[in-house]
Parts: sequence; C-alpha cells; structure tokens
Amino acid sequence: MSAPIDTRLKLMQTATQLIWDSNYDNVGIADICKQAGVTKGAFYHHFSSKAELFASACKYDCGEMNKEMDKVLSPRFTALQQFENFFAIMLEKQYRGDGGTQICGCPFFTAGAQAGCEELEVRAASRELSDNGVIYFAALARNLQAEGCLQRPVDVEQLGRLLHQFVQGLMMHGRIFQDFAQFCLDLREGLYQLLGVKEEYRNYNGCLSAASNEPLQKVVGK
Amino acid sequence: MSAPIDTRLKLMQTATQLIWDSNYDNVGIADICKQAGVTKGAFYHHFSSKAELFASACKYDCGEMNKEMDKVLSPRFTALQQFENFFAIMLEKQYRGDGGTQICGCPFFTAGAQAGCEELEVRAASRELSDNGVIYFAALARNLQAEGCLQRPVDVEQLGRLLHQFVQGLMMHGRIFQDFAQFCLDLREGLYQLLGVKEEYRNYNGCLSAASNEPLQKVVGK
DNA sequence: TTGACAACATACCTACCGGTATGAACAATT
DNA sequence: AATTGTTCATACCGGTAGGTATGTTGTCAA
Repeated sequence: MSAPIDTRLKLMQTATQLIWDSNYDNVGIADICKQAGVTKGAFYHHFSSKAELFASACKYDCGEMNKEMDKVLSPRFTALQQFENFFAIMLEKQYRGDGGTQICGCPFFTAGAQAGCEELEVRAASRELSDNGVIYFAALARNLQAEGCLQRPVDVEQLGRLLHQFVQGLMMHGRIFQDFAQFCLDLREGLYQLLGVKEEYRNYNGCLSAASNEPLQKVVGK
Repeated sequence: MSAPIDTRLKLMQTATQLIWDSNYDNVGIADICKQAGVTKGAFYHHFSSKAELFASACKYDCGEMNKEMDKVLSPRFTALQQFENFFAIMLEKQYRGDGGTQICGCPFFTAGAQAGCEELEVRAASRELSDNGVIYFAALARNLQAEGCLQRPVDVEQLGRLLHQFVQGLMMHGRIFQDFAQFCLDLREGLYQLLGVKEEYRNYNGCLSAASNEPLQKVVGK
C-alpha cells in the first residue's frame, strides 16, 4: 500500500492533465481513476466529490504556478527581463511538441467561467486562481513602471486585471484556432499595448525563434 | 400546425437564451424543448444532433449580432461615436437587471474554447463567430485610425484580434466575479490601451452612469 | 379518393456518470 | 492477540441525457 499523499497527489495531477486536454465536464471520475491507476474507492476516500477534487487540483496547480512565477519575477532580473521571462513561460506552457492540441488555455479559469451557477465551489476556485494571477501581472506592471519603461503612469492593480483578462482571452482564442505563431505575435503585441511599453523598449527579436519549432530559450534560471 | 420555420427558429432562439444563461453542457435537449414548447420529435425533425443545433444557433446569433454591429458602425457616426456605441452595446448585452447572473460572456465562444477535440462542429462554429467578431473590431480600429484618434499606426487586422481576445477574456473574468461596475471600467480602459487612443480623445464621462443601475444611454439609432 | 410526405407527438432505450455500500488488507496501538 | 482506524478495491445504484422507433395528424398532388 502506497503512501496516501502519493495517491492524492497523483489524482490531482492526473485530473489537471486530463482537464487541460479536455474540459471539466468532459472528464469523468472514471477516466481520472483509470489514468491514475487507482479505483473509485481510493478516489472517494480522498475527495468527497468531483468539485472538491477540482478545487484541490486548482489550488495545487496554483501553488506550482506560484513557484515558477516567483522565479520569473525574481529581483535578480530587470523589469524587461522579467517581461521576457513571463513571455517565455507562457509560450512554454501552451506549447506541445507532440502534434496534438497545442494551445489549450487554462482549464481552471475556463471551467469557472463556464460552470453553472450551482457549482459554486468550482467558480470560487477559479476566482482564487484569477486573483492570484492578477497579483503577478500587477507586479510586472509595477516593476516596468518603476524602471521607466512605460509611457504613462498606470493603475497597476487595474492593469494587472486587464493583462490577465487579455491573456485568458488570447489563450481561448488560441485554443480555437491553434495557430502558435500567431499566438506568439498576439501575446507580445497585446502585452506591449496594454502595458503601454515605450517604443524603445519593445523587442521583437525573441519572437521569431519562439514562433518556430525550436525549443524556447529560457532566460529563467540562467 | 405552425409553419416549420417558426419551430426551427424558436428552437434556436430558446437554445441561445438558455445557453447564455448557463452553458452548452448544462443545457439539455429536454430543457430546450420544454422551454420552446415543443417535443423531442419536433427537435429531431429539425436537427440531427445537439451539436448541429448549437452550430445553427451560433450562426443565427452571429447574424443577429451583425445587424446590430452594422448599426453601431454606421458611417453616420464619427469613429469616437462608434467607439461609444460599441461600448454601450456591450454593456447592454451583459447587463441583466433581474438580479440573476449578469455578466455571462459569449457562450458560443466559450463553448468552442472548452469543447473537447471530438466536438469539431462546435469548435468550427465558434471559430466562424470569432472571425466575424474580429472583422468588426478591426473596422473600429481602422476608423479610429483614419480620424487620427490613435497614437501610432497600427496593424488593424491584428489589433482586431487583440481586441476580440481581450473582450472575451474580460467577459469570462466578469462572469466569474460578477462586478458590473468594474467590468465597465476595465472594458473602457482595456480598449483604450489596446487601441492606443490619444489622451485627448479618452472620455470617461459615460462610464459612471453606465456603471450605475441606470438604463444605458444608447447613442445607437438616435 | 388516395397515396405520399412533411411535421410533429409519445414512449422508450441505452450508455454513462456521479456517487454509495460494503468489505478486504494492512498498520499502529493497547 | 485483539482492536481500531487508515487505505483502498469491487460491485452496484439511480438518475439523466442524447438519441431512436413508431405512430399520428394535417396537407398537397395526382
């Protein structure tokens, strides 16, 4: 008998993966169990319902994301480097080399946005996730502003929201159209415009390589 | 016996309404039939499947939207008036005074973005809808640019996409948080920033009234 | 008048899916 | 050694939702 933590973790990770590839409604508990190599008994020992699993998986994914984001926004980097890190990590997240669905967006966000009114647990989870994401976007905006990269003074809190909203919309659009090169171009341009980055600080060099099938050059963790 | 067109139309309209209030997966055929006052026999006489109904309803809704958008972007208006029309019509679409769910986003887009890979019909429909929406956003950008309201020359086609992506993301965010006043503020600010509207053309007067519970002042069709 | 066909209505089928009931295997405790 | 609680495995249940099979009613053409 394996450690209970392992099983619980395995279920959350498997659920996350399956929901990323499909969506909340489409992924059944049986699917998750089968993929994770456990049975329903184990599932309902660890989670009281599908919604609770979703919320837990969302929190877990949020925690993982935070780790990466903390690296991305480390004070070791200049604000512009942070921007590039941000950019790179997003492309990395959405790119799959296996030829299947590439751009799939954030399933926790979309599930919350589409969940019926009755599934409050699901909506609450994606609300928490959004709040968390907005914080990082706002931090990026604040740093860029502090280093004088922006054209005008901004309300970083609102701007954080706008960036988050745009990126979510962009990913959904990307999921529908599956054009990775366009996704890259739109992401960069949209962020620049929303942030109001000064012309001289806009850099489109990295974009072409990212749009190709080459592995992404990561500034993070150098 | 009523005309067949009526029944078909009724089904599409009812489905559209129900899906706007909830989502594609949550709305059953039985629900749609009951609400429309017909039976399953009638339904499957007109549509071969739920997905086909969805696609048809999407096309229908798209056509209705086009009518409104053509009014909004009528050459009778200046570009800035067109912007305000755009703004007003979006708020109107997302606002429900009945106290229920207010901001619900565009269900056709979200359904397509969340649809599993197998439901190609659904995804194709929302792709078409998106292309259609982008055209109008691009037209608005082009008109604003032509009248010298923008800070810099822009690629209107890409900008149309960016605006569409942002608005979709904003609506989903709004659906999760249900803060109408914030929705208004974010919508205006996001559009201004993405478009790069010159400072002197930015007008925040109409926003406060729109954020209140007053009926929206429509410029359209004056 | 009578076939043919459109436009439904009713009843039913089946597969699935979230959730439950029950019990086995194992570990730690007393 | 007996007890208790954790961690699962197996079998099953009840509702639901998409879809079907078949009958019925009205219309129109020949």
